[in-house]
Amino acid sequence: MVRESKKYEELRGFRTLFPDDLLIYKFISDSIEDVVKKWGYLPIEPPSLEYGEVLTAKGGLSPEQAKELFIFKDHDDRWIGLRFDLTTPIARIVGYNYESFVTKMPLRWYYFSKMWRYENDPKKGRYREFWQFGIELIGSSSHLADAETISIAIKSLLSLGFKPEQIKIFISHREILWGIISNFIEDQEKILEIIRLIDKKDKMTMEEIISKIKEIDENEELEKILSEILSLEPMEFQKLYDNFLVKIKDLNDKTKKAVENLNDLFNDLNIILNEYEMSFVLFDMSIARGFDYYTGIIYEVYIYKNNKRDGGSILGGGRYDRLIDLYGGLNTPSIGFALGVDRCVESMKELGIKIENLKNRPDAHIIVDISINEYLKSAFKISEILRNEGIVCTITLNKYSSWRKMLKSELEYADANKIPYTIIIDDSIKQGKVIYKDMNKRSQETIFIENIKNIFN
RNA sequence: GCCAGGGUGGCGUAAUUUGGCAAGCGUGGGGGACUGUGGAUCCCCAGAUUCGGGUUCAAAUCCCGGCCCUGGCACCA
Repeated sequence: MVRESKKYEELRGFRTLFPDDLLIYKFISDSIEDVVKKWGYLPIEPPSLEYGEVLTAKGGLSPEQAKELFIFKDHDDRWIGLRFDLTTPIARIVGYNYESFVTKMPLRWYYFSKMWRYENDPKKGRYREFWQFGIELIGSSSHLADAETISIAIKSLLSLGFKPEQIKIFISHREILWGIISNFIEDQEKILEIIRLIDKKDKMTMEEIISKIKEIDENEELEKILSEILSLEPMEFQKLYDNFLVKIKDLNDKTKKAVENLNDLFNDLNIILNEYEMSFVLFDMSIARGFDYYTGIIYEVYIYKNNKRDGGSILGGGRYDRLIDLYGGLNTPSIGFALGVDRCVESMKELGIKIENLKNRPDAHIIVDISINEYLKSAFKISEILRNEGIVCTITLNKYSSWRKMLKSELEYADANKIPYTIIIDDSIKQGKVIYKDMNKRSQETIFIENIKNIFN
């Protein structure tokens, strides 16, 4: 075989999903779709490309995140970019057509789509082109809306086959940390820096973090509170409330409102979720999340293997009450989450979660000498009988110089594609019979055509 | 972006330590034999040192750089 010597690679961070991969993606999307549909969510697919300003100026991106945009000039010299999430385009769409949606709110939408980010170091579970399944609940500020999305997130993951002990959802509130720190510091940049440091508590020791915080701002009282926050493990709400929230809730209006909000959410979750689902829920003050558009409740899901955290978060969400306003909507508080499907697939493989009914091959292959018209006619008749029964089958396409070659080649085809049964059409078709072959047992028998469908049940 | 380790036919690998025969093997591919119970077996064929430069009589092997991959850090949506 002579080939061009140059090989054309795929773009860094991009990859091909082959049938076996894509069937898993399809399973994930079907399973979660089943869940969200029952809650009244409807599908949406915004365009892949947006004007640059939609993504940069208003997308709630920090400067570092803006660097990770796929953005370029088109033939008309306009800046356009690939979407990095769907919350932003959806917010734009709602803002743009605001009047037409008002009476329908709250909108319940879901999506399963590709996103693009120019990751500087793509690797496993982190691609430049990746898939998300997400929902958006647009136009409600109710804590019940928060609880609804969290409930759906849990049910979605369960529907994929994750076991309860493998799922943990960590809930926090943007305004609590912000409220506390803003009591001591006014500079917004500094507050953000400190929040990012707190988010690192898994990776740095408390001393390191505190000393870095001191570099930003020296304040004994703040330091005391922050050390306390850093020593808080993720825990049940009541415990967090008694140990910590009760102490800081009256610091200022912001923290007070946030604590009340979190309390309401907890009560809702207690009502919506059963005891078993409630056991996945923990409250963790150090969850920060990157997007600047988040405003209130935020949450992340991590997968656990043998009680140890396995990789980064696979699902994240939160409230973005002011994002749609930026695109022309009025006061449209909303919340949503997105599941990183690629990471989800990695986790499922890692945990050995098997997908039942994952069908990646036909049930039967009909082998026939296509140069004999009456054989071919019979083959198609049989294929139609099988397909009407929901049995997936393929038929010989090629002409062979001999019967032996045909059998060799066609049986190899069935073998290579793991097709479990073959049906061979030969002279006995004149008696209304065909050869039915079990490829695994390597056994065969001659049966009447009418009996074929019974064999497949 | 930083550090470490890698990259040999389509795929999986041997040879790299110690530079030196024609880069070996398996699988997959093409062709053929066995001439209608066959997916077996046998024979033949094609096919690779990631790319660019350097050292050397000689480079898959040593050196430098690019690209890509895998870990770890950083960043993370």
